[in-house]
Amino acid sequence: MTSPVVRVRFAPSPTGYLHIGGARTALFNWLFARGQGGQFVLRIEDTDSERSKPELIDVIFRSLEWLGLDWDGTPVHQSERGEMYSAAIDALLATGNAYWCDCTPDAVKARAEARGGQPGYDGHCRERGLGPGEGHVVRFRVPDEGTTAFDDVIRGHVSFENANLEDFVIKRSNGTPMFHLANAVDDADQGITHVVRGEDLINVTPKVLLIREALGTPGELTFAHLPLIVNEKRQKLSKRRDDVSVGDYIDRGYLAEAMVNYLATLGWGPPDGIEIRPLAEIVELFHLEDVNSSGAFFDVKKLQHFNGEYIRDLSLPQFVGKSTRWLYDDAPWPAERFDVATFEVLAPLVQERVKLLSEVPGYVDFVFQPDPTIDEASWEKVMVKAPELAVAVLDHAAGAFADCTWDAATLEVVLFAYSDEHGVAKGKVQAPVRVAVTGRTVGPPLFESLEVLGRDETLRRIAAARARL
RNA sequence: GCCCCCAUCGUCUAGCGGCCUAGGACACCACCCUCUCAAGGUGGCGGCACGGGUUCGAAUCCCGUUGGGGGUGCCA
Repeated sequence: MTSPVVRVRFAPSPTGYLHIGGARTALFNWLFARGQGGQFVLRIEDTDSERSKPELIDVIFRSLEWLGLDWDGTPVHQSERGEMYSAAIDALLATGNAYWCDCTPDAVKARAEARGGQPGYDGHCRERGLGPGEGHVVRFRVPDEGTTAFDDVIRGHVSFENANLEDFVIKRSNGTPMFHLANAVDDADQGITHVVRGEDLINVTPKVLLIREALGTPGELTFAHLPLIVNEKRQKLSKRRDDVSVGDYIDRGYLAEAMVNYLATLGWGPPDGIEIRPLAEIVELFHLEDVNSSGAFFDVKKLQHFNGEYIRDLSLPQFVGKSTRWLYDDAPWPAERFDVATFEVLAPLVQERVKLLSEVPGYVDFVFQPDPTIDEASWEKVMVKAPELAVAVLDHAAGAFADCTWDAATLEVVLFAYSDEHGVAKGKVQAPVRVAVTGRTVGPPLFESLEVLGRDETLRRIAAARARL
């Protein structure tokens, strides 16, 4: 077997759920790999045992599966590769590229302040010849001179003066490796060819490069730093202040296809301007070097538009199937009153109206609830503002609906007979009936709704509303 | 403070020296369609941050300014 030309990795840290930024990073890695016929592997960066939560690993996997981003091989867990990292650290120590340090964070900070506020480690233990011991860490000896640079696929040449890099920790006092070290070792061990990640990691790149060099790692890594996804204030999306968990979007009724498609437009655009299109086409058109370098705002409105397009594109069975959890689990009606066959009659009408699957119940709840939930604003607008018309229309409907043929077409004709007789717009005439029967001014087409509801229930609701006037 | 990155409509983008009086999409506005709401159709609003160069010619190349952002942890 020949090694693939391209092998990329997505390396989440299980300190939280998969968020929008991580999903986009995973997607771009995946797009690049699939487009190149390469491999996309996973690596769990859980060297920080304090923060990593094992149970989140599975959540991240499931989110990736939901997005449809399949990975190659078995995910690697850094927490299980301690010996590899220790060996690398020992090698660095042996070659003088690293040294032991017993400075506490407070001491480092205090000296920095004494120096005049320039933060960072001052190399205090560089020549002290310390060995392992309680509270000792291992630091990487950064060359005093020279520059460490790389050619970023997206940003071009990026260069750092080594003098500006401090001697950073590669092994914590508790014995675990820091991520720069693990990163360098794993990228080499897993045969990674391209590192595609967020721009927030661009400044750790020289550290990883320095470690690779000191370790004598053969081959070269190509970097591509993706623009950050930002909030309305143009700050990096944060789990704290922003609403960014992929799981939350699943719960709100977004389709994976819409999410993936939308995410692909953040930092990249197809040359022909057609944004909404099958993933396979995006794979075909996507080129890493075409990715933008400036931050992109996560626009939920546009995501919703994409979602609406994808929902309308579903076949009826697909739409019904995708709606399932909103029809059974948290539906606003008693489970025993729900009937799929009835829902399927209205489903096509609902499908072209919703942008989110979570909106589905709101369009059909009047059918499955014993009584319609009256929306006060709707009642006010239609019944209270124009009581005479409401009374007249309701009385007309009660009479006309009592013995006509019960189908949408006939219902429309008999109700709108009132329009013709009194010269009142159809829109005005349907409103009182709609509010009386469904509780709202907005909903699926009225006559189809009535047909599904049935004559008895329709008349009962009209009478109830009439009594309330 | 220091280091790094970025800069086309409100937003996401196309543009990679002449096809640009800058194209598309979302949002917004108007009109059409219409039983409500959507969907759909038509039209509209709206942008190359600024200043210098380079060039016959710059949104596109270079420099500077300004403005954003990221990093600066024994997090990743």
